[in-house]
Amino acid sequence: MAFRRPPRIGAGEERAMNEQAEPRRDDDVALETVPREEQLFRMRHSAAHVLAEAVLDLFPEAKYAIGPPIEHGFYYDFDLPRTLTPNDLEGIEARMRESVAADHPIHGEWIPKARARELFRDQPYKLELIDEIEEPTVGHFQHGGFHDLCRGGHTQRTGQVGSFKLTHVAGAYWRGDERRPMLQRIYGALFRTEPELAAYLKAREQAERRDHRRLGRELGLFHLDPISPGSPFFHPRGALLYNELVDYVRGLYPKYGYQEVITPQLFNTDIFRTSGHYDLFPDMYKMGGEEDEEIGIKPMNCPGHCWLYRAALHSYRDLPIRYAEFTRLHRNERSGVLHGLTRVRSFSQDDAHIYCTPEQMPEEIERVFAMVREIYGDLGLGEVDVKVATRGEHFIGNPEDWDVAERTLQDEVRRAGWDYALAPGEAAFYAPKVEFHFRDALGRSWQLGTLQIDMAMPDRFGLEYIGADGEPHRPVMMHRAILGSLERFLGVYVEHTEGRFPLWLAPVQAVVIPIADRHNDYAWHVARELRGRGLRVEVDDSNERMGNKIRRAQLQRLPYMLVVGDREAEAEAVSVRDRSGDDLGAMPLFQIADRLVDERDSRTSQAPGSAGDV
RNA sequence: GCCGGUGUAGCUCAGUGGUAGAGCAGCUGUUUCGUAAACAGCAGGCCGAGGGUUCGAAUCCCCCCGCCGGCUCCA
Repeated sequence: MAFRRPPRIGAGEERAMNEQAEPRRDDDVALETVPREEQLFRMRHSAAHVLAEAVLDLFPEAKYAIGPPIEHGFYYDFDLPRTLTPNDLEGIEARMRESVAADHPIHGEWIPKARARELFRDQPYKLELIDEIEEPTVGHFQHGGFHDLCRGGHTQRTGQVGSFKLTHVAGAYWRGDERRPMLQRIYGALFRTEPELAAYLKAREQAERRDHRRLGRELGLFHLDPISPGSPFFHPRGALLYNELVDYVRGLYPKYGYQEVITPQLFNTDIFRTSGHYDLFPDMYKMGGEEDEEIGIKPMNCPGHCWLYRAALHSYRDLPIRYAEFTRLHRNERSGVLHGLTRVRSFSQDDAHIYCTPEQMPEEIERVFAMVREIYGDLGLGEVDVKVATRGEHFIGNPEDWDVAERTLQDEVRRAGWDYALAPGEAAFYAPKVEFHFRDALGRSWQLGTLQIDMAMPDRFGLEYIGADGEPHRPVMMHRAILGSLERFLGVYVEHTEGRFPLWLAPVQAVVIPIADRHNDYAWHVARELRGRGLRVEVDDSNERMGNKIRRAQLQRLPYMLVVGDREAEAEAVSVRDRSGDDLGAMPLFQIADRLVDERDSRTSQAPGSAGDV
């Protein structure tokens, strides 16, 4: 596990560009003299200009908006007279290549805003950008017959942009604001050389084979069904994996001092009005109710936990109180945001709420972080992006409390030794939060764990504890989930492991493969022995050749294949093959049983070999 | 929710106005096999839903739903 700082330029993050407030004035330097990362930035940036040039050439009435370099290439947003089809991309790309072949010099200059307004008088989006620039001059770049409002950071000539391919077109709101016009965004991938571009495109294609939606079906874990969009059906193997994860986290609760609770699924919606969720998320699932009563399905556990806390009087001696809960939550997510297991309407979390005194805050945060390290470490998660999200426009509570919470959180993240990125304005409406993000097969980042320090909700619910002074005090409330949504975690984890789960999580830990059907009885004997040790073992006694049984087991990513024929039956042994394709040879039945039990209990993973894997 | 694409057998896909197809999976039979696909046969479909155009619609049009890629949102 490695905690890392998120990349500055991520997919679709033009904000990263805008944060580079300083105009650049070094565009006349030779490309070879700047660092590699900067070279790519410039190549992608110039390619975006070439793209805009091509589009304006083909659609003279087009309005162009903004077009930054991004992680694997670039994009540019346009307001066009008609919608683009994927076929249009070929024509645009061909026109781009003409500009590259012409090898136009790229010139940048700094001009007064008045002059810029004149130059862009027919370009409403550019005019809006000019108005927002505070300096008296703005950057103006041109090549061939094309010109753009631009901060700079370019190659010297259009012939230097590298190898690119337009990949897709998608809608995007102007300035990322859903109340403003929807523009057409053209995306391109760009790398320094053709082989690098080809490798990237191939890797993307291969990533599709790791897609959890595909593996989920192939491995018999879950499926999604139009009968209830965004609400996964977990099949027996998926449910086994799901429950193993829950049992694992549950097993850590005594060590970290949590008490598990179960609260209702349905509430009078008054509770969500008290918490403030109702105002912000009025689209939550609701049902009828008696008379003036309105019943809602819970979208989160915190209000229920506050209610639980309030049901008894608490002494400072009782704190911290740590309530954990795994029950199901439902959120009426907008249809367009649903995404496999990673964005669903029905899910459960390894959720908990901690009530403590203000003095206990740092220690509690450290305790949560220790648990985060233990769990992510045990699960062998790769790179983690840590973010600290601070107060935004809509918030409850008072700013002084927020400042304390934000400062404490950041101090503790630093103490934990993690690099983190600040996400200003991205806090929950009731608390600042630390977020732990992981990437899926296609590089999309998803938040799994989170820790939030909430000084507002205890106030709303009137929570108290009796202090040593005999007076009532307000506790601090911490919201935390480590795996986060178990559904989302599973989605990311399936892609991370490519379906090769460590033995302790594998729904089927070994399959016994009889060579001919005269070995079936012995195969079942082997399975009974191993099942007796608590192992999940199946027998493939189908009428297939051994080679095909092995193939099927490999496709299912089963950790161990235990082949039994005459020799093994004779010796009370099995021939062991693991899913990396290694033949571990014959070993006595008791020995493989011990080995599997050890591997399961130590939660180690097999070496991630993949010889001949699909 | 918005923009674009897309929806044919369990899965992957062919079929562009005239009798719905293939491979894999499934079932049955034969085969009894030593580390990634034995052979043969059979079965499987309101072509996403509804409406329209037409003598005739999987195919053309409208509308709805799901899914995919983005955008926005994410308690």
